[in-house]
Amino acid sequence: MRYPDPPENLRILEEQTLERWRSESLFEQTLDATRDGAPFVFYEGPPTANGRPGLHHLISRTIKDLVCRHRTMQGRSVTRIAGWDTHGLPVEIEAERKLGISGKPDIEAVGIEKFNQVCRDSVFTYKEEWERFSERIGYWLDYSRPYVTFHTPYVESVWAILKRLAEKGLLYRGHKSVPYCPRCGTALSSHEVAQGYADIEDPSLHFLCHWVDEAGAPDPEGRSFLVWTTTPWTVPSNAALAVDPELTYAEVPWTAPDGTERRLVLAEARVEAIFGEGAGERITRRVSGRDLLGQRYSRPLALVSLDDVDPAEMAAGWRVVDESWVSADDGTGIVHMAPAFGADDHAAGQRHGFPMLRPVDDRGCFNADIPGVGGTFVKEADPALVEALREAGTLFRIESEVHSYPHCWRCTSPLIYMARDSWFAATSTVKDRMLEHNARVTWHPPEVGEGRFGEWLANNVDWALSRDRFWGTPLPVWVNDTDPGETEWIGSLAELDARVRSGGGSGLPADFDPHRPFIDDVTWPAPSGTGTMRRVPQVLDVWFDSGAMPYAQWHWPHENEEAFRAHFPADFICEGLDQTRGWFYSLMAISTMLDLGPAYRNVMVNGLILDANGQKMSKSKGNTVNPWDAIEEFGTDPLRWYLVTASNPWVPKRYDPEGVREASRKFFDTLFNSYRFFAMYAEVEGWSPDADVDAGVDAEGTGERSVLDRWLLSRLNRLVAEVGEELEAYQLTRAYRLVTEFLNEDLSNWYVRRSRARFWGKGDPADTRAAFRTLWEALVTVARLTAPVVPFTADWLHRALHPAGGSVHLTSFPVADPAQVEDGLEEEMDAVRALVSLGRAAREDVRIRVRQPLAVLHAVVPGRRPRGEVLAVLRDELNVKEVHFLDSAEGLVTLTARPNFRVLGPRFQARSELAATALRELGADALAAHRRGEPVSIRVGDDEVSVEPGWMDVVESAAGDLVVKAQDGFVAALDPGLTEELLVEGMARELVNRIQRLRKDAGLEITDRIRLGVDGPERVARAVADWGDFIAGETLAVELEAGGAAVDALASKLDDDVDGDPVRVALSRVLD
RNA sequence: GGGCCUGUAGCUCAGGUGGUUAGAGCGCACGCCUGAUAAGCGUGAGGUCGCACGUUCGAGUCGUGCCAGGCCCA
Repeated sequence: MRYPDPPENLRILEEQTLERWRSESLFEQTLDATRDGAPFVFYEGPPTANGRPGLHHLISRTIKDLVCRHRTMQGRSVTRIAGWDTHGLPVEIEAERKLGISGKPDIEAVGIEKFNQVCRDSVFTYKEEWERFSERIGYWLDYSRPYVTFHTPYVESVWAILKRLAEKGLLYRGHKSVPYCPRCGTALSSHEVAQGYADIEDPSLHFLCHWVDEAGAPDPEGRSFLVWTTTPWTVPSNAALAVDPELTYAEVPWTAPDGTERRLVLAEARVEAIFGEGAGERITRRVSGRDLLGQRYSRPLALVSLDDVDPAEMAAGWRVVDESWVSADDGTGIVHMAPAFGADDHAAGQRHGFPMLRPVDDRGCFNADIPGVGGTFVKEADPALVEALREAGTLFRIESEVHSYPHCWRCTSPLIYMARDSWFAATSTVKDRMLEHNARVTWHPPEVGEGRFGEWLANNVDWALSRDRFWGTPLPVWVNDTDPGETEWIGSLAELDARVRSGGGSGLPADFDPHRPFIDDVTWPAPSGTGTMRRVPQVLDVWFDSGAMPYAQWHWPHENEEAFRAHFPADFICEGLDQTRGWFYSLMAISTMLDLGPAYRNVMVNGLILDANGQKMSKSKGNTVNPWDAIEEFGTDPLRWYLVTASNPWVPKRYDPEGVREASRKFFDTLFNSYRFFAMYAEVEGWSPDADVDAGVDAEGTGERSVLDRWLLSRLNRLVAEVGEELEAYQLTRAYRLVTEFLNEDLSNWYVRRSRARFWGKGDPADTRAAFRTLWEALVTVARLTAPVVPFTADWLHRALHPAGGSVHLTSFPVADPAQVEDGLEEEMDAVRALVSLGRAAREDVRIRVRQPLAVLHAVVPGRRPRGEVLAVLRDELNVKEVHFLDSAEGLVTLTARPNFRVLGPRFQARSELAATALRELGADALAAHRRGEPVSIRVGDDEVSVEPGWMDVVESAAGDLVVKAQDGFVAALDPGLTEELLVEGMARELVNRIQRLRKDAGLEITDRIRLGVDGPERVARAVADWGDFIAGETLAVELEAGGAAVDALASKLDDDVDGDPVRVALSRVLD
């Protein structure tokens, strides 16, 4: 049988493999093969189809693919339906760019119909690139029936879910504070805001809020809260103050410009920062923040009418409350709250029921009826407001400071935070159930679930569902235009059609598009008799779209009840850390509100990709890596392998091309080298799996396997068991690091190297067969173990090793055979490897190379002694004639006590060090006696105590003539004595070495026969005389002659020096 | 400004429940092997465990504060 050569590089290998997968429809085959398996449900978090794939997609897709392939190989029926996230602002921005327009008024001028058509067309701009990318990185996903969030059935599912939530009373209309661009007249989303932070000089205003009692009468002590803000324009809307109950607050006397004596209340920690150094001495009273809670005060500026404020809000407002985010790091430790504007303020306002004063219109100007500032843009009203504060006697100080502030990325005007009409889902009412559901989810790593996500849930505020935008799922709620209290939620197109017909309309066309603007024209007479039901103008937050995918991908609840139930919840999802408040949350919130439990069981979080210097990749820094370039350079598998094994998925990953190269060398080069080694000799010896494996010959049929074979199979089965456990626990990095270790250390470094001679068939044919069979099994198993992570390489290797075995992806994931694990044998081999390492170090110490045979190695092993067969490996590797085992190294070494604090600590507590010292001071006799199990005692303080086993380890160090190396209880003591006999044998080996070098220099083939001449001093002559057959055999010499004349007669010559002896060798090729 | 993560050798990373002598690979130096050879193997040097306090008989590990990088949210 002919074993194929690996392609020149992995890129070529992958391209050929892809071609094969395509022609075989391999992915479909794996789906068919597992159709009846136990389901394993995976949810694909939809990428936005109008952004291009980036390097960070490679990591999450590698992990997703790895897990899904692993489950498939276990026979599970894995659902992995592709999806596209197609709505939302990124799409709209792209459309604006295409149309050459910017901003909401422009869009309205173009017309929503045309605008949304451009959005729809642009959605799939990059769809093909995404599909090509997925295929090229080996990401197997079912693209045959993807879910698409703008498709009508998807929209219908979302509507049905919203309607259910509305029926449960979970949806309501309210206000939300949003970043708002007054020039463009539109709210901005958080990622738009993030683009526009810039330093700006803003006022830094300190003002007073005077204490009053419950009836509103002034405080007899003249106390005032000192409050700080950078947005003077929100002061007229002040509705409450917040403090931290854990802080200490101080009263400081202060004389107002008009001569009034006041006592200002602020955080003690801020007194010196505001009143100057030494001001602490002026403090007249200290109170805890807790004592301030509930205190009333009068409005700092009474510009806004309170006529519309209801009595409950009047009672709740203008009081001091507890907010956890108050700090004494800046400001005064007392925070001004204007619920109509700040986001925290707004949330606090909701909790406490504060009045919401919003005297600002959509253009960002004060309402006309506000004295002094009516019609003024809020950012330009500061001087007038400061003057008003001065007149009201509530101004303390006005300065300015530079800080980072968000601006509109389109028009660069500063944004303002402002409460807007919005529709909400009352998620805070199901907070406890979300927390309970979250506790049932297994997070990888756990701290994201407990910490970041858990904290976020614990501080849950209602979900603002609506957006004042155009391209999104229209909010399916119709409101009576004469009575906002009359609303109807619609759950499907059929229902909408029926609603229109029953109102006397003509119904919807068959191909009705549920998007704006068409949906906006659907109205019907209000059931109450007066007014018309009209849809609200908003569209839905796109996160709701994606969080609805478990249902909408099946068009549930309209159909596919069974399929939906079978695919809920997900066994596994995996996305970036940034999805904590995105998709992870929207999935959880929706399933909880629907009373369906958590939507997923296992979450794998992956960290961001940074550049090689640990900096975030961003277009502006110019350090982004185009994934196509990386694939072109390395191929997919090395990238996948690197990303999985470099570090755990959830830690931020530095993308270092050097690291990819290193991973390649370590794993792929070793793997292919091992394969080439196998293939080369298997071809020569004519070993192939069809005569052996395929013929059903079991392992025993290949002859009694040698200890090396059994050892490798033991290691292999242990590896299989461990990798299996790690993968079950989603410890992908650990799992595949284990494979690297096995491949490098056990298979390549030890098994192949130590077994080499067995493969060139000089010995027992049965043993050679067993060696091939063992190596073949190990390589095939490695291919199967790594198929999930490096699908191309593993498949190529599997087919190369076993043409009849087919694709690795149709095979079962390996399962360990515990019967093949031999603990004792592994322990013996470990001992040999430890002794080899020590022996080599000993040789290095006395500068005796391994070619030079030595007589004897004295050895001590702490555990079981290697059996004869295993020992042969040791003799061969270290080139010693004999190995003598000793019970202990006494006589070879000196004994030293190493106290074991783990045992001493609990026993002696504070006297541990005394006990340790006493142990260290024990003499060699006492230590030897202790080793033999005889009683030994030490003094600890005033007590005489008997030393118990485990209190210390007894370790050896070198002494005497032998070269001794010891570690972890293993001792190798090498006798460096060289007899003439040993030196002659060493010379023979040196000669072989020189002759081989000469053969190579002379350009001979490894199979060429030679005529050989050797000349040198006496030891050379003796080597030729005693070891002639050995030398000739090793160098394929048909004639070997010693002496100067013999050398002179031959064509290729080499003069060299062996430990001071001049040596000449010469050879010429013998022609057949 | 708040929450969370990360910081261990030149580089990339390991280091359950605290145990005194912190490991691996790469790189580097030196050497070995020469029938896996544009391969393979070994030995060695290299570390204030980000910094500082604290808890403890004992801290890379626990606590507090700070510094640097990152993410999310303001």
